[in-house]
Amino acid sequence: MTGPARRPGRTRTGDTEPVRTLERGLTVLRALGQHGPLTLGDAARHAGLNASTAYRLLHTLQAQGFAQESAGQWRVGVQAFATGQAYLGAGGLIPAARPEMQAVVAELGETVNLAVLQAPDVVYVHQEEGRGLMRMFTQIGARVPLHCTGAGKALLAWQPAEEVSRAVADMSFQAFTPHTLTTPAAYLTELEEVRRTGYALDNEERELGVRCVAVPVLDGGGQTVAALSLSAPSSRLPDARVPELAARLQRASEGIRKALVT
Amino acid sequence: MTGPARRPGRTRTGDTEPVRTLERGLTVLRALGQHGPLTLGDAARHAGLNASTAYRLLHTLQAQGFAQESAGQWRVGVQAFATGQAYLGAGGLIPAARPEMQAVVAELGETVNLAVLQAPDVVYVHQEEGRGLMRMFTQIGARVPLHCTGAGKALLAWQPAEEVSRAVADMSFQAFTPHTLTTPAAYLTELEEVRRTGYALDNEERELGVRCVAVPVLDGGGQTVAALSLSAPSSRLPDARVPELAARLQRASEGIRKALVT
DNA sequence: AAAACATATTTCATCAGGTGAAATTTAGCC
DNA sequence: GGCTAAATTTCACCTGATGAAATATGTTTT
Repeated sequence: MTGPARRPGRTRTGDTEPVRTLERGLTVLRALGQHGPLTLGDAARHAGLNASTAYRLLHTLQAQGFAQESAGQWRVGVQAFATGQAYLGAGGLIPAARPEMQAVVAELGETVNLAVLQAPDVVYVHQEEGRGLMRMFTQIGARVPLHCTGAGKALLAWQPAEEVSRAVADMSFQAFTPHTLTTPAAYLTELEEVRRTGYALDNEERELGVRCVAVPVLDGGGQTVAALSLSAPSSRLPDARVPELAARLQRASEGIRKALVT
Repeated sequence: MTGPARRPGRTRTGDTEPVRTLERGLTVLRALGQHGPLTLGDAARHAGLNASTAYRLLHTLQAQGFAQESAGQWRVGVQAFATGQAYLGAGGLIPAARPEMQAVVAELGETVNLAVLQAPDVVYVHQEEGRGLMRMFTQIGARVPLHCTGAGKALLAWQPAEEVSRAVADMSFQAFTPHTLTTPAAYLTELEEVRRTGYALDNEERELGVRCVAVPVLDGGGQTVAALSLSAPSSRLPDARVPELAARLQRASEGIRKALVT
């Protein structure tokens, strides 16, 4: 009378036509998330929709709490936040990654972060703190520019070329330190290097004195779904140690991939 | 050539017919968020939809990363998380709450937290640290069980009975200290007390020597969207002071509600 | 203060495309 | 190997989403 059947039916097809109306509504919601508060007109523009259509979609999103409006400015709503938090729960990426991350921290003692790609930013979704006293400089949920983080490079390096150019076009290349890469050309060259070596570096590009090594995390289909990064004061992360640390992260990444497939 | 026009057109109507397809898609997404991983059939049931319709909506959500599927189980996807995070940015709950929280800290000197409800846990989304040296025991983004926190009680107390029983069913009632409530019955009785007094307590139920007072934060529609809690060593938080502190938090909560509506 | 403008909102005729019932396929179970 | 439960696909119907245009409203300019 217990254990009901699991996953009958056809296993994989995926060639069903998407529902256009929902597709468009989600695009509007994403636009709100990515490009901050927007007027109706701007939201329509970003989503590539008729203003009339955007109007109806936004009001529908609002009715469910996924969007909210005040003084003509539209934003992501509470419901979107609350629903999105469920991503952190059981069965997702985080539970798969946590044990691997803890193992790395136990072994190396440095802080390890898990990040996912989001438009022109990186979003940190989990962190295991190292034993060092280094003040945590990334908060869970924080959005950080793609161009100045190891995780950002690792996330982008194996994306299709089209994705990469779109992302690069959106990037600010703001200089945080003298080491920050500030041109698309420099960044693209760096991505090639990342593909060649299999890992990415942040060489004090975001914060002076802090270096970071990062590797991609793949899912069963070989898609990059996240990046694992290890951060430490430059003194504890000399060039000589990088390959060894990267290798350790790659092992963890592989472990996560297996846990994800399950 | 600067300052573009703001908020022309009609100001308030809101009587546009919602877009049914989007409405349904969002309902499915919410169902995934609230009731953990679901099979297609269960998702359809929760959303009150034909299985065929739910199938198409889920696959559309998946194509955009708002939902993900593995082994026949559907969950909230990365895109939903990342988009939802935008809520924490400008104009959302946190900016509305921050000044009120800072005012309370300035006045009382104790650490104040802002938390939202998530399944059988509480998620802390913002913190203003008090002047005391007390080691911070909650991290932003941390998930803490619902049964042993003031914030958890405040968040749940005014939810619909159905929500409450579902949450209680999911709770572990793990004992952290001798004071932790460890039975559903004790917890439900406590919730009644919370509704009666208007505030919730954590009487060393999570950590010995730490007490906490919490109140709900409502949005314009009277829905509980968050909880404000004040934590301090028991020595600084005797019973006699509780009503006064709760009243101060309620004032802050009211201020946040107004800032949210704007 | 009137005119010109920009943006939001509403209306409406059209028909694309969403819908659910039913048929089909698939996987687990006896 | 048939049986059952769940997922997936098909398809004819017709709802309901759509965009152009009209209207309302606030902002800037003259």
